[in-house]
Amino acid sequence: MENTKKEIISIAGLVSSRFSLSPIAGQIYALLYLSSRPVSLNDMVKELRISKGSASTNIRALESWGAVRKVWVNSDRRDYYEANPDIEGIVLRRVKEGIKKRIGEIKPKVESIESALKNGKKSKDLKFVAGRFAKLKKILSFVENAVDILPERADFGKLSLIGKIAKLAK
Amino acid sequence: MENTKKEIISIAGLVSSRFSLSPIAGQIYALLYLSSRPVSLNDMVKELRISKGSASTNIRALESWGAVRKVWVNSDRRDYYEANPDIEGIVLRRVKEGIKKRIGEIKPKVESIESALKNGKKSKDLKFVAGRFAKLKKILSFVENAVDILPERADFGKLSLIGKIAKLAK
DNA sequence: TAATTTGTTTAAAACGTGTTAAACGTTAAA
DNA sequence: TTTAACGTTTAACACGTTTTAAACAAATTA
Repeated sequence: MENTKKEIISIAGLVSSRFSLSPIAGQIYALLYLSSRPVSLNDMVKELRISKGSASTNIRALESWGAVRKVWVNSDRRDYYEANPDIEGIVLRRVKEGIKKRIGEIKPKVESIESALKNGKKSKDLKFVAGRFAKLKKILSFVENAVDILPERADFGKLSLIGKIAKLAK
Repeated sequence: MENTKKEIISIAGLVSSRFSLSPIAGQIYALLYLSSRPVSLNDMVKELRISKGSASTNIRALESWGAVRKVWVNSDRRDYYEANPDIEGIVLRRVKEGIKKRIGEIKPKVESIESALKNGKKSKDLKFVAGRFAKLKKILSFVENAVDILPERADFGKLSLIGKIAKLAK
């Protein structure tokens, strides 16, 4: 493989590992992103020197995120994949989903705490806790709203992502 | 400790562990955030049932992020800490710093690739790589600009964070 | 039918990271 | 001076996650 390609792929592995993604997922995506033609599982194994199992696991994760898709080549029995080049969209969707999931986890707990604070006796300490807790709730609802308004796509070239967010401010 | 407080602290541990922070750091911060009076290291050990070493390590990490600060109580020899209640500011600063650090890591590599692509021979494959690489550079510079413009503080209640970002769009 | 190719699944290993327990130096108290 | 309290540091341990190697089922080819 060309050196330039290799280096970009290695950077992708580094970056993805820094953002709690497996490095191999990043490398595979980069390999496809930089290939003008579909890539088979065996190609990945050979080019990236990884195990078949890992290639299989990671490619299906990428597929589930909409980062790559399966394509059929000739009458070849093998699975070929190509990258979805819309990196912004992939990232935005993943971020939105991730935050929504976290919110879903903690919201019920927050609500049960809220009612406990309302119904419980109002000692001085608990009043302080209630005050601080009120701020936490504000942050939670801010994040909740912001995530809903975040677009599914964005054009980094035109900064339109930020334009969309701007509407929120009015 | 009160049950309500315990539950909030446990949620904080859960949340922080979900965002690549140690759960104990989140718990300690929550403990201080919910305490109207400064808290000593020993208090943390007792209330959260953690080791002294872990308390020490985590509290200093929190201190380095500006999330807590040391305060002197009476003539007590112990170190007492209190929370910086400005959660938005803490998060924003940490996010900005983190992204800047990543950018610093990869930017030199990206630049060396850029010149390699410019000077190298222009095979058909490399032209494709160059085209895709151009988009990567756009994303990089977008993130770079966005991070610089991100405010150090924000008021989640008023959505002014988003207002600030809005200026970028013009 | 037998042999090969393909992708998935599983258990084991490898790895990084966080936590603990214990040892340590320093400072204050007795 | 001796003892106790305090915070830091370090080595060992525990934990979750990722990767691998091997076993596997399904499909194709000979």
